[in-house]
Amino acid sequence: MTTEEKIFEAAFKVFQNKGFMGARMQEIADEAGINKAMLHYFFRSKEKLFEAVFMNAFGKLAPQINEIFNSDDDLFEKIRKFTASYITFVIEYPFLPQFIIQEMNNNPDFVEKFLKEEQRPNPIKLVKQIERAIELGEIMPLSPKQLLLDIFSMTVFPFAAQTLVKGIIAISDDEFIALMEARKVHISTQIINAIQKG
Amino acid sequence: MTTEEKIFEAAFKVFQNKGFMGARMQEIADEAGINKAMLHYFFRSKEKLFEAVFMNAFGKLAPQINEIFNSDDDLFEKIRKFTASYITFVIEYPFLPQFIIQEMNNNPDFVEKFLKEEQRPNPIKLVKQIERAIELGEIMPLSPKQLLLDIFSMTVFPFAAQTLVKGIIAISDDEFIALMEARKVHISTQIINAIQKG
DNA sequence: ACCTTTGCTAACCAAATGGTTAAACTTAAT
DNA sequence: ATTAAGTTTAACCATTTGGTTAGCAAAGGT
Repeated sequence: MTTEEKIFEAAFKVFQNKGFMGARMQEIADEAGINKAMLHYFFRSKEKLFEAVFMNAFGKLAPQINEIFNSDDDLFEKIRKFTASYITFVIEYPFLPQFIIQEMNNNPDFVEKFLKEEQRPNPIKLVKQIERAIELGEIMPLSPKQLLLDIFSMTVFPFAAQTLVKGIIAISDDEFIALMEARKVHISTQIINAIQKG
Repeated sequence: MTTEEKIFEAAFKVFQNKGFMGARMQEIADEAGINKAMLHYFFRSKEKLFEAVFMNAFGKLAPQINEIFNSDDDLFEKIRKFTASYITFVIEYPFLPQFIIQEMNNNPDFVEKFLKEEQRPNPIKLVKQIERAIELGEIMPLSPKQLLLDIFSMTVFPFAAQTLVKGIIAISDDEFIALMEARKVHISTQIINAIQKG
């Protein structure tokens, strides 16, 4: 593994745990087992290093989401696939959602920067699909945006608010993962039950 | 308004915007329009000041939640009341959820500190109520914890991930509030549709 | 009038932090 | 073997940061 990769991985870890403000360049260097000056040698500044890490993190999630948004599956199938595959993915990177959400909240200007990108998750196809399903009478009439929010909320929230959730419903890390595994089918079942006609 | 109150409000504002790590004592002092030494005069340290602010923030939310958890209402009524009153409350303090979630995630040890408190939201009564409703055949069989998570997710997530949500579904602050207003009844409708039998 | 307490300020301090520099080491091409 | 480029280190720097101190001013009790 090259020094640059070591730095990147260390930075990923530290930024995820402490956030941009909480992260210390020295800690990243220690974590990578190299001299602090190397951080600046490979990535000019803390901002630049963070940007690299953040973009990479977001770049992992975005295609996951986009693939579902834009697939040709039937609406129900899409919902089933999305919740399942998203949770599978996030169980591997449990801190990605809270990391992304936190940094976006702390730096709203930063948001625009990558919302212009090609990779940017764009739900318009899914929204149209929902509208069509309503017209066809396949599902109850509702606001597509609300439905989108429902799906995202149920899927992402438990990871974003991990510590709070574990604390309030009083479960261990292992129990949390088990709960999330079960959630893969629970969420789509709930949502489809709610919107399905008849 | 006393100096202490001025400090507290300024701290509340700054901590909420920047988080514990991002907040600067000088900025709090400036915001309060007083000398930095006064912060330490009234609240020994940054940690203590933060703790005061955080506990106050959490203390605002907890009773809201607990009241619903422990009321004697029927399950469906409880769900309706909770989503509506929680959203009403949070629209007034839109940054409270993300603040609490962020600081808990960044400082998991801190969690235990107040999860011992009397005020601590405790869902066991509601969980039993859900179990009973299942036994009575009023709702479909499901895991009470999942249902709890569903309710919380749908209610809290849009506020916790505010910046991301506004960015992805491309809406303004005003539209966001309107969407949340509509959500007061949307959420309970969806959930009740999903779990109700027949 | 005198003293004690409380609120407040300006100046100061030590530690931490992001960043730089100059020199040394490594590698591979000439 | 020499050179040139890239890599790595230790020491250093300027600034920021949380926190302290000594002294002033006002208020209130005696």
